[in-house]
Amino acid sequence: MPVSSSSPSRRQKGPVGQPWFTPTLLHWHAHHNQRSMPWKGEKDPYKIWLSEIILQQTRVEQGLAYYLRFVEAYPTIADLASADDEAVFKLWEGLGYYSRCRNLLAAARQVMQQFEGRFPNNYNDILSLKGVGPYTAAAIASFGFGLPHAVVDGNVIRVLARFYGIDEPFDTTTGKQRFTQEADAHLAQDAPATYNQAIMDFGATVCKPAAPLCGTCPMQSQCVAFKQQRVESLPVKSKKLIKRDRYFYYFLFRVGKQILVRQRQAKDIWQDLYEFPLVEEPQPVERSETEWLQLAQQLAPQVKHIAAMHGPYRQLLTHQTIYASFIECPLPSAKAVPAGQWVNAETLRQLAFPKLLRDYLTSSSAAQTNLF
DNA sequence: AATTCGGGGCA
DNA sequence: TGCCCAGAATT
Repeated sequence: MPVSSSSPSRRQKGPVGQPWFTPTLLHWHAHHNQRSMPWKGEKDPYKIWLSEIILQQTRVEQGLAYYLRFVEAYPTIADLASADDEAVFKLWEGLGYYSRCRNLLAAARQVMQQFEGRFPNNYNDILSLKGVGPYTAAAIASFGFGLPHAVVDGNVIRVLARFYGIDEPFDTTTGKQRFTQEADAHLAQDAPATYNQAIMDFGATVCKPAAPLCGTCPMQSQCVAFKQQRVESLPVKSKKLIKRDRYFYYFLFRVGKQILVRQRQAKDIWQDLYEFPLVEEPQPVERSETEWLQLAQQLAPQVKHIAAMHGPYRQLLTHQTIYASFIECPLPSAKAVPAGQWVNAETLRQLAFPKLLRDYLTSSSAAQTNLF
């Protein structure tokens, strides 16, 4: 390597944008982009907003069905704003990151009150909506109103990092600034929506995280990462994920056809969703059936026997692995039980549960013991 | 500035 | 398994 060659970290300071990037990307978009999605070309800012919230940290294939169900259930933002929280959470059930759902409702009501039912049409007002950050505001502003704001999402970061060989971590304050600056520098000012759509589709279908299509990539000739064989190692993330294990023991108290449920309120996973009376242990616990019965009786003294036990079932989350076991306890009456509400099977179906619990409820294990 | 918020798909 | 996904809010 020549002495005059600068180190990778020193090479990249200001924007390194070159005029070749955007035209080539737009050409690919116009002639080779095959990606189709129901909200493409959508002009209703409500539907654009809805699709963007659903797609935060969520693959298009996973969010698609949810988007279609939401649009059908709530065709306008007024419909969504006046909906029952419970019904909206039920529609969101299984999608994850449930604060998005809570913020969705808050933002809909914000638009009805603060903006008199008209979706805000400028970047700062859009950004002021609950659950709307820099990415989503730029997406709505450009797709909905043709405003010149460049989106910066995982696709954009990957495309820029590889094309310019940017090895600065993107998950830091300066890293985010760097990629935002780079994205802004490449925005097609006269066609912001087209440009944003192009770079995201390109990142999703060509410049993919794993097994990118470099062999047929129209950007290959100018791509620094390809030239230096660093495609697989870019972009760079600085922080590593720390996971922990949690052990949940759920007690299903049943009186006839009624089951005791409660809503999670703590600032923890699954906030606002429903569950059952829960005992969490710092470590997995081996108990005899007698010991399980004694524990159940501490919660509900009337319990006489354990009808069934299932699990542990495992649920992988980003920062946690949940191991959940279920202890089914028939009761003679609803006296002296933990706080919560008694619901029948029909009501149970209308409540939003974490996927782990919903899977258990719909599994044969639950049905076998006449939970329904 | 660091952490936390789900669930699924892929190599 | 580890990483990523049309990120944002909280601490």
